[in-house]
This record gives sequence, C-alpha cells and structure tokens, in this order.
Amino acid sequence: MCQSSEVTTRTRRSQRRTEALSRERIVEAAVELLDAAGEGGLTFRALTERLATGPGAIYWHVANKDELLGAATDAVVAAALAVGPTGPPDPPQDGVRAVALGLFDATDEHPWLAAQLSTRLSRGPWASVTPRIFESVGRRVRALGVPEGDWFTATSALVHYILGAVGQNAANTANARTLGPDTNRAGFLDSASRAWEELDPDDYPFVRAVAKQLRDHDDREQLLAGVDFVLTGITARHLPGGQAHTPPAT
Amino acid sequence: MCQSSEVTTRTRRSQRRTEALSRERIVEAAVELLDAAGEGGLTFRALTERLATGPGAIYWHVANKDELLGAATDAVVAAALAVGPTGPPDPPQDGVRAVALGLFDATDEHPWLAAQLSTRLSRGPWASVTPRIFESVGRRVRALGVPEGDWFTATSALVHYILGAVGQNAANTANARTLGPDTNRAGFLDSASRAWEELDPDDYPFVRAVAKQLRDHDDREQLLAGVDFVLTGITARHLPGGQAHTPPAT
DNA sequence: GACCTCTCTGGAATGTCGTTCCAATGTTGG
DNA sequence: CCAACATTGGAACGACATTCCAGAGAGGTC
Repeated sequence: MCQSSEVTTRTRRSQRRTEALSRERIVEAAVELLDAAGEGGLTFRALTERLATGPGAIYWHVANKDELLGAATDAVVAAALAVGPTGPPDPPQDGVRAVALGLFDATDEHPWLAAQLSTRLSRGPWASVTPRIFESVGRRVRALGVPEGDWFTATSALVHYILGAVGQNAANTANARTLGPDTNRAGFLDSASRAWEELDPDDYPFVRAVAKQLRDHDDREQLLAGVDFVLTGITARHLPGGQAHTPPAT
Repeated sequence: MCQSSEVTTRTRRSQRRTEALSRERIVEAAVELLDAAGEGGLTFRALTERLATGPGAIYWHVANKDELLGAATDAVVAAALAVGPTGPPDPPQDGVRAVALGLFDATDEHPWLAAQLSTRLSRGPWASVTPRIFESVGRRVRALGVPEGDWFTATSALVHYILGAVGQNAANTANARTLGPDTNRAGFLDSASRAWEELDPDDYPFVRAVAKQLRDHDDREQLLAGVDFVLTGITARHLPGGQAHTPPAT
C-alpha cells in the first residue's frame, strides 16, 4: 500500500461548504444521530458523513466527544425545562411535578438521555446540567415556605429523587424499543416481571411478591407518587400543619 | 514489517499457568484495576498483563467487557449489602438508612461504582443489581406496615432516591481525588460552590442563594435527611399517625 | 489586482481499544 | 501411548477518537 509521491496532491473538496459549520449545527446533528441510533450511534465517522465534512472541521468547534455529548445533553434538558421558564404562579407542588414530568418526557423522546444524565451527574454533578434542574426545583421549594437554612437539603432530595426515578423509569420505554419493534413497553415489563418471579424464593421473597405490581404499574403515576412522598416529607418537617399533599391532577 | 515464514513458530508460553484462570479471579482483577485507575483503567490489555495471559483466555470465561463490568458491579454491590443480610430486627427506618449508607460507602471505596450503577440501571433496570437492592429495601418497607398494594410504589421511591443521591454525593469525594492528590473533598466543594456563585444572577438566583450551603453540607447527613423525607412521606400516607420520623443516630 | 494573514476545512495518518481467530498446550480417558 | 477435549495466549482485524497538516476562502493592505 506504499503509494508514490504524486498522491500528496490530495483530492481537494469540491468547494467551500455553502452553509457554515457551527457548534450549534454539530450539536444538533449529534442529537439527531443519538435519537436515531442510540448511544453508540454517535461516532465521529457518522458525524462527518452527516455533515459532509472531516473530523478536523468538527474538532475546530468542539474539544472532544465528551464535550459534544455534554452539549447535546444540555441542549435537550434545557428544552425540556423551558416549558415554564420562570415558574408560573401555580401551586409549587404542581411546579415540581411539572419539572419531573418534563424530564420524564424528554428521556422518553431521547432514550439516550437517561444514561447520559446519570453519567454526567456522577462525574461532575455540580457542572453543566445540574444547576438548571436545581434552579427549577429550588424555586418551588422556596415558594413552599421551607426555611432558608433547609433549601439546599430539601431541593437536593427532590432533585436526587427525580433524576433517579426518571433515569430508571424512562428506561422501561426505551428498552422496550431496543428489544424489537414488535415488543412494546407492556411486553418489556412483562418479561421483566417474569424474570423477577423466577428468582430464588429464599433470597428474594419480597421482589417476587411485587413482581405483579411491576408488571401493572404506570411509570408516570409512580413518578408522581414518589415526588409526593418527598414533598410530604419536606413539608411535614418544616410546616407543622403538613397539608402538603395536593393530589396530582389526573 | 513483512517477516518471513519462520515466524509462524510462535514463542510459546513458558508453561501452563500454575493457578487456573477463573471467572472469579478475572472479576477480582477487574475490580482492582477499576479501583486503581478508574473507569478507563479497565482494558483487556491491562487485564491480560495483570493476569499474565492473553485475551482469548479471558474471553473463554467472560462474554465481553460489558458483562465483565456488570459482574464487577454486582460483586461490589453484593458485598456492600451483605452487612446485614436478612435484616436484623432493628427498626425498619434504621434498616433503610443502613442500606443507603452501605451503598454510599461502597461508592466511596470504589469511585467507579456510581457511574456504573447509573449506567446499568438506565440500561436494564430490572436485571442484575437491582433486585438485590430492591429486596433489601423492600423488606424494611414491608416491616413498616405499608399495605401490600403500595409495596412496589413505596420501595421504588426509596430505591430511586437512594441510588440518585448515592451516585451524586459519592461523586463529590471521588471527583475530589481525581482533581489531584492535594485537593480534598472540601476543596472540591469549595470550587463547585464558587462556580455556582458565579452563575448569571438573573437566570440562577436560587442556585446562587444556596451556594454556601453546598459548600458546608455533609454528604451523609444529607443522604439520611432525604431518606427520612421519603420515609415520612410513605408513612404519612399510609399510617395516619405518621410517627415515622425516628431521628438518625448521630 | 496582487500579496499576505487569519480562520476554517477535510482527508490522511496514528495509536488504542474490544474482539476474533487459531495454533498450540496440558489433561483426561481409553 | 494416543485421541478427544477444554483451555490458553499470541497475532491479527476493524472501529474508534484524536491529531496533523496542506490547503481554500475571506478580509485587509498596498
């Protein structure tokens, strides 16, 4: 394969691209690739092909793949939280529920988001995407009447729960898709439930006992139930009345 | 590099290994590599070197890297939950707190665990490591007196919170280590707090307001506070008395 | 218009990784 | 002693992220 010297005249590109490359366009293409082919679908090869360019051009706008993934995550989360930016004057509890559902829907639409969120949070929790979510939830906590000294603790509890639940729940739908086009969420939960029922009765009595509830549960209901647990806990501690529980509008 | 044919006589290994290779030994070595060099430290090359063998031998015992990572995660989590296997007869609340702290300490000892837990959960939440944690928490929920129909919802809420909080909190300590040997956890939180304070005052008023609390907070206290929020929420809903809150032993 | 300079481009090359392939080895049982 | 067999480990492969660099276009200067 040792070609002679004349090859150094590289086949120059047809001409300069009509539409300039930009970080925005790259992130946009990255999100599309991730949506289409999942986590492993984002490669620089696929990216160069889709943008009709070379790796060097992309690296001019983006430091590396990790930063690109972070930017994609950030863009999607920002869009998800943008539904009620500054927080409408509805009851704070409803606001927190809206944030949770917004993230839930985002992970549903972008199946790769759940894994990305978890990975990013466990690698540098206080950067990038966290402040956005923290701010969104924290404002409602403040509006609840929680004393200032407990803002951080209460908000952290809510954010941790929401991210944990969203990551795990939305994966149900996402995983069902990867199992095949014919397998729907119900089928996925069905097989998961069966797997639980087949565990060792001595080691896993409880898990076996709730296997049926796993099959029948509704992700959104469960997400909201958990949010309400935390909200109740927060208000019960700080507001002796503890009238925290406004049931979610169904 | 085109060598002649005599090279086909490969330099055969000295002799058969004295101690047989086994899946156990491989997983053990994998955990050690992960502990020593972090997430990126586990490569088949490093593994073959450490075990003084070749890739083929490892692949005979393990399907692929993903399965190996899963096995490593499973082993570490199993060890973390093995402190009180069947659940001692202490108050259920304390039991849940013990599970949370056990996972917290495990991620502290194995910094890679947080990311692995999140990734695995969001990719196939109902397999591998989840039943173990679910069982552990679920037994205490049952012991709390929660009606059977709500076991799954209540346990899910607790597990989601614990995993979310553990993943994010333990990362504080882990990230402090990667920042350099001289940077400790306090230094890490300090710079994170400063980053929060430098956010746009218009977009992030709440985050800026709690930046100081971020700097001063204690991970374990906060973890337990969140667990208590959820526990309070659970018991308040189901047990009208709502005497759920046994303050953690400090 | 000819020149320089600076930003931006994209094709080739590099090194590492997970994984596969297979000749060779010790072991087991006939 | 020999033929299956489970197991080993070295070499090779293809994909990937990343780096390098020759060059194209745009804007300025004379």
